[in-house]
Amino acid sequence: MFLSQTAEYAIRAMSAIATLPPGELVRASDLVESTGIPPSYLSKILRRLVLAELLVSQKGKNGGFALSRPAGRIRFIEILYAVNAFPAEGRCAFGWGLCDSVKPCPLHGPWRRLKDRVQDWADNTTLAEVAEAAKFDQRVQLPTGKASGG
Amino acid sequence: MFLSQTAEYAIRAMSAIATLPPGELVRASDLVESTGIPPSYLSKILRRLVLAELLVSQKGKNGGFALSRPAGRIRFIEILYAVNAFPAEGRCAFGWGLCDSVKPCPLHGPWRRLKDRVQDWADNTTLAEVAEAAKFDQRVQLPTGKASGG
DNA sequence: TTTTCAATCGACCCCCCTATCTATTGAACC
DNA sequence: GGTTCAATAGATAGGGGGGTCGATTGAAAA
Repeated sequence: MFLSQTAEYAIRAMSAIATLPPGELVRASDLVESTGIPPSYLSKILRRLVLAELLVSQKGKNGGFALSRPAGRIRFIEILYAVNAFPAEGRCAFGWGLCDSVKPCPLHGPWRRLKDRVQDWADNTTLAEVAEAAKFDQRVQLPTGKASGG
Repeated sequence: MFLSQTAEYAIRAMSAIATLPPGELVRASDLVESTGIPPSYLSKILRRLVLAELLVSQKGKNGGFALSRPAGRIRFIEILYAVNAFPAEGRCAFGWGLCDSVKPCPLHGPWRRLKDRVQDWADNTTLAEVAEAAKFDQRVQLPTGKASGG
């Protein structure tokens, strides 16, 4: 696997929220059903997403979570950073001996290409695409409470 | 991080071996120095690489490890498979509800693109590139014992 | 055949990510 | 104000990848 379990969870949770009408609050317990993420762990992940200002939260009755901005303006890279799932700049992950731009290690090139590809993907993928796919594809279970009502 | 620690170690170890003259055996203890991988754990990883037939090993005095074939014919994807670091076919890693080609989950598209990119990278990167970089860049410590003895 | 060296093998430990549980805070509704 | 609901916070338990150890096998050299 490329991404950690937590990173996958974060993407899944954000995606589930993105399929809702903008601004609508969704409870963590509803997200549990639609995402299959362990309840208590989901809370922690949501917290991190709130701290990263990707989500806003509302306590108390009728509270819940919502995107902090339109889905099209939330890129996957931001989600990955929020859960610390993207390598910091300047570090060659293959870390073979000393390695900087002056004295690159023999694995610097391959690593660089991999990182660039993943980053490009994460930079250019937004939650809007997910929301679109879900809309287009209403076979998916949506956590809107009474989805079939209409 | 995209790749597990073990996957990184495997790539590093293979790369270190690839910088040696073809056919030359290198001891695990030498690889420890050049790669910085914990000794006892390196043995385990080398074992897996032997089982995957990416390396050949020789027991006893003057024994060691060597590539099973030319560096240019060992792709990174094979290394990743050897240490079980690449997702099996057919599984949507984001695993959001049911997901197959007929009923793709909303994250199927993004996931597919990511996987394709990583796979393309791993398919088209071989140890030859690493060996070239190391040759071109002799500032790197090579585990050849007496590298300076020319 | 003995010694030496180095890979192999099995068993085990440990840490951190993952996951859970139990309060507590705080907002809405009555 | 009191009740209810839901996010927040901290403390704590699993589990698996990462890491270690000791004994064994087997090949080369003496």
